[in-house]
Amino acid sequence: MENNYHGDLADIFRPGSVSSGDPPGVSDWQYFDHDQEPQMIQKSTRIHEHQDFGQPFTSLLSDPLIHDEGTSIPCFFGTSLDELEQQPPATTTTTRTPLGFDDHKMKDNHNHNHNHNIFSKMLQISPNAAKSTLSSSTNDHIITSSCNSSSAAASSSSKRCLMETSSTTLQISSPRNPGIKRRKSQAKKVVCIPAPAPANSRPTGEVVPSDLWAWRKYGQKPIKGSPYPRGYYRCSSSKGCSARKQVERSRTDPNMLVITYTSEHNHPWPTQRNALAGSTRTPQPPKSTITTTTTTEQPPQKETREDEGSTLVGMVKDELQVFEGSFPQGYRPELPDHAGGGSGQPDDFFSGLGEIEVDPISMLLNQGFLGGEEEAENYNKDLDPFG
DNA sequence: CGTATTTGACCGGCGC
DNA sequence: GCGCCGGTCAAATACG
Repeated sequence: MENNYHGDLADIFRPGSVSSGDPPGVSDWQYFDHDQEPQMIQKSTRIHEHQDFGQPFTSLLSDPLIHDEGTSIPCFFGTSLDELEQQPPATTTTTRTPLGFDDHKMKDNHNHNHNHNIFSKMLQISPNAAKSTLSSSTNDHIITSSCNSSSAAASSSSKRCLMETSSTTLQISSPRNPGIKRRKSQAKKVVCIPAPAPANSRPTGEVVPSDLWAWRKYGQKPIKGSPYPRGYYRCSSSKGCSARKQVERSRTDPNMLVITYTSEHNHPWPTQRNALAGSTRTPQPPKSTITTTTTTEQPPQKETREDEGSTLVGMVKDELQVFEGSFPQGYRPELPDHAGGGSGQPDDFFSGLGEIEVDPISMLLNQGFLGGEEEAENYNKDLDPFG
């Protein structure tokens, strides 16, 4: 297959292909033009030619979840997390173009079918426009945005995800700036996802979303202004891979996880779950009790053991239900036969989820990466935890 | 014993 | 130039 991946931020907005079984209506997604209202394009008009199997993140874009009105996240941005977090929610200034959208807009625009090349709609901001001029510079590609999810997916109330262009800019590699020398100038891909169920939480309350890459934690830092520490992970799937990600809770919405990807994987994404040891290592409670946290920065509302009790089952169920509605047919069979046949054991199954990682990211990746049915089938064989 | 995580120290970018 | 702060390193520790 043609691989048009160039390793630049443009890929963020590249809509990967979606499996043929994609249910209608859930795959519509929005893109934003800095001088237009949020608009919808439908998957059917999107571009399969840009499919990229090497980029899980990219493929996430194709995930129906993005468009599910009940789960208007994850959100994908090219921005720095700081920018993201520091943007006041839903405020509008002359230097920022509000691109907020909500369920109403999604509905209103649902039937709009814009057959544009998504890349042509990417925000391009001159580096000198930092003082807030949006331009269509052809050489300098800077994309900024901000996310605010005023309510989390975990809370089942209305969710919205706002994207805003920002007056502060993040500079992506450009002809004028060959190479990436400055950390803060690195291309970053920011994903907002609902915090996975406590099953994926560490004893400290840290939430560890998994994806198909193997990530090894190499650091954790408290972030000024945020009650939540930021975890630093690097790809351990392949030596020499410079891919990194940062995981932290949104300071504005603890139920949201903000994952910032930096650099790119220089290897194919792993097809063997065994290769994901780093991401699948079962978090073990400390020998002391859970109440002795390693950091005092954890907010009072962080998960406790109680959360892992009956409520956990409920939460996991909720998540799965959300995802179930979005799964293409090709994925569903991966789940035990509790959904279709309703044959018993749902409780057992969901209880068991505490030991396997089923979270939005992996869910997204599971279906989003698989462009072809054959690959999907192979993938299923490899990764099916029940298989 | 190999691998992953934790955590304090260090480095460097960036704002003032 | 200085200090803050984010990001990374690496030794110690934990775990299977």
